[in-house]
Amino acid sequence: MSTTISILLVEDQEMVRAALAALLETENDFAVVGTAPDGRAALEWLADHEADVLVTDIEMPQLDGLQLCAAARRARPDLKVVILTTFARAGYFRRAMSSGASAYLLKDAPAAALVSAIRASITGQKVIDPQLAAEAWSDPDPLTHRERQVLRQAEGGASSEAIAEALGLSEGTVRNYLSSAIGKLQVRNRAEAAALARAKGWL
Amino acid sequence: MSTTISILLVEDQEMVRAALAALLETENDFAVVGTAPDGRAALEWLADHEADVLVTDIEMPQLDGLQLCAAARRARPDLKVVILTTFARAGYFRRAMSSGASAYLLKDAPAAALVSAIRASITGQKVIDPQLAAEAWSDPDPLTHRERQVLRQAEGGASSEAIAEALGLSEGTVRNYLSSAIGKLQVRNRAEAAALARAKGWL
DNA sequence: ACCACGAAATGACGAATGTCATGGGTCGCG
DNA sequence: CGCGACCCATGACATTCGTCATTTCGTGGT
Repeated sequence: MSTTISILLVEDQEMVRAALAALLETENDFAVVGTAPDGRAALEWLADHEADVLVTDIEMPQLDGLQLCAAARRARPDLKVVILTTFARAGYFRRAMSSGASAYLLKDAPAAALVSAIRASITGQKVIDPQLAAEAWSDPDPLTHRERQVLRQAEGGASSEAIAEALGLSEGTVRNYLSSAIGKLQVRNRAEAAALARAKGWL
Repeated sequence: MSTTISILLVEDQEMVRAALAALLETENDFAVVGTAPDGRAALEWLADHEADVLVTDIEMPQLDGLQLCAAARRARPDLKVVILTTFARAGYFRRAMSSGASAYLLKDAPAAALVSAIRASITGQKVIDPQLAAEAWSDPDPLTHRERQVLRQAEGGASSEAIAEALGLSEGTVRNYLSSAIGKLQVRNRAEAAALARAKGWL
């Protein structure tokens, strides 16, 4: 039937993937025509098959949901993308929207919201949580590229020396970047800075 | 029908909860008779209703899945509990088993594993991933109560002084505990120690 | 009664960290 | 062109952190 909506579902946790598929299949005009455990596999599937909507998680190995969204829409501009994630991070949300996603939903949201978002995406509408959108524009990433790199290394507890080694910088320069990031984020040390930046979705 | 298996499903993310319910309902001798978003709500439900099996996530607000498991089995020793989680942490696994859980499954596992674990739990069997069990016994928590407390505070980047304040200790004592934990875990600083302990499920 | 052990503290020392001033270099923009 | 950003580095300094030796105190075990 021409009114059936065909869906490619991408989610790394196998049990959750199967569960979401079962949920979507309960709508009788939805058809889950393919599933994939990560972005790489999803792109391979798309090379050989057709789908109306791509429903994807963000946190995945290989190629995350945001990279997948951008790559998939480059290949097929008419494909609608619904992003589904655990985290209400402004950075993620912003990246998703600028990659051409049609909707950004939290796994905390009701199942009905996913169903209606999929239907709305088909008609070309964008589904955005107003709270999330407001936070996203009011809270832009203040970090430079280098500060982000250094914070990522510092997250696991690496020493300044180890970070300098990893990035090919001097130890003093690393300390400067960390100090700069600590100042921008108004926290007291590298660990707090890394934790905050991670929570905001800036890393 | 007397052979129907009644299930209480506990999971904080509403969409995942609905999805898992849809998945379980596809088995025609399973009936999801109740759902709850956290441990507290689950216990309230159990006060008024009956179920054969409790399927619960671990990471939840209010009362986590492990606490729920212990409390539920205290109230109803014949209730079977299937723990479902994202993390393969030895500490979680050990706590689950000593709380009387029948099964400990990862969300990475196939959906069929969940179904068969539920069936097996009814017959009194325990379903344990052999890899996880081996890791659990070979990797016991080496930390003392105080070391755990201090590491939990250190996770977010708190200074020794702030930790001392929070726990009512002197700053030097806090440094001693951290130093001890760092030594036991064979890492180089508090951030690495906290990250490792968290990954092992010891916090 | 004695011992072992964890909890708590103190003081001291070297190492790592955070801050600041200062010097460069590149690049895009008005 | 000059200006502002971001990038890279060095040196100096105070603070924080990690380590170690040592002491006190209470609890539980034998």
